[in-house]
Amino acid sequence: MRDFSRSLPMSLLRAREAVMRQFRPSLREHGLTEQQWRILRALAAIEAVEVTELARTAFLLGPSLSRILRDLEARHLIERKTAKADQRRSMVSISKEGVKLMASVAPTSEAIYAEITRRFGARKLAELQDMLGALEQSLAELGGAEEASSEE
Amino acid sequence: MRDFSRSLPMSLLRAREAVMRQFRPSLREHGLTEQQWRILRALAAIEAVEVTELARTAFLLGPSLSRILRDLEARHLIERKTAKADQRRSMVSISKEGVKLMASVAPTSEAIYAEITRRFGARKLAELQDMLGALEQSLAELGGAEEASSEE
DNA sequence: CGCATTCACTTAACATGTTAAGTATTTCGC
DNA sequence: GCGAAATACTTAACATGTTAAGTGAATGCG
Repeated sequence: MRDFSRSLPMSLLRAREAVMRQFRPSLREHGLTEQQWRILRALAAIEAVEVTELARTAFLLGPSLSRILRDLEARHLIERKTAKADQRRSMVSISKEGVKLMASVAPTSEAIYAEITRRFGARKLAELQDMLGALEQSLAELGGAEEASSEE
Repeated sequence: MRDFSRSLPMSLLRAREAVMRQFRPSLREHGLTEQQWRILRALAAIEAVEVTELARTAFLLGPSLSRILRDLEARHLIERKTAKADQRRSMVSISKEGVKLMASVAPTSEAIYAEITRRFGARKLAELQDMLGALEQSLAELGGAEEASSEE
């Protein structure tokens, strides 16, 4: 069996960790986790979204998102109101406080990202992103844990 | 601020998830999590290791490893004995049962890896791994959350 | 209409990630 | 040798990942 420390999953894990190590301290200073930050960023780009759509955008599973939204709402960083047309749906948006918090974190975050880009090289970075996207595409068709399939 | 869904951390996260999605169902059938599997694989390559070294190899934080080792030991998949020279250290090794379990999982796991390689292309895969390693290197010097530094 | 099915979440339960604190052992300096 | 500091874990506490089950609201269909 191949040396697992050289396997693709490990390479991806280590690379991502190397990147996130740079951001976490700054986020932490502002009382945010990586996932909470992802949600705020996703919300900043739009007026309001449904929870399910937000889960897709922020790449979080429903249960994680449910918990985090509960906490972010308690901290008044986001707002929620149920859709009138469909009482099941809930529309989420970032609050003024949330926007303010983002503004205070963004500069450092941008600087870190710029430094990473500078170190690794902008061209190589773009290339890497392309390959990662291609990898994702390659496996998208393959699925992995679908439902509504023809199996069984 | 740049569209965060195209940021490096998100690209890495999505790519890794796309890969792990392929493996998880098979591991699950054998009652193993991704992390438990990593530990068994790391142990399979050697006689015995200290916990700290294992944490480095399997890329797990100490507390996670502590818990998982406790559980794997209870399931008799690993064995532990304190080093005679240094009572603080504990030497971990895989058990016969552990080896047997690995043997039952490995074929499927190998097949999945082969399929991923086939889909994405062996050459591209090697190239991607190189880039991921390079990225890691770029950021290694930068650190991120070190101690014993000259800051403060 | 009536009711089974689907849908959009939320809760629950257990495993891991992450940081801080705790414990026992060893090493170092004097 | 002895006490402070370092080392190798382990525990604790809280946040998220992951799967399964639960809840209330909408839909589809006979």
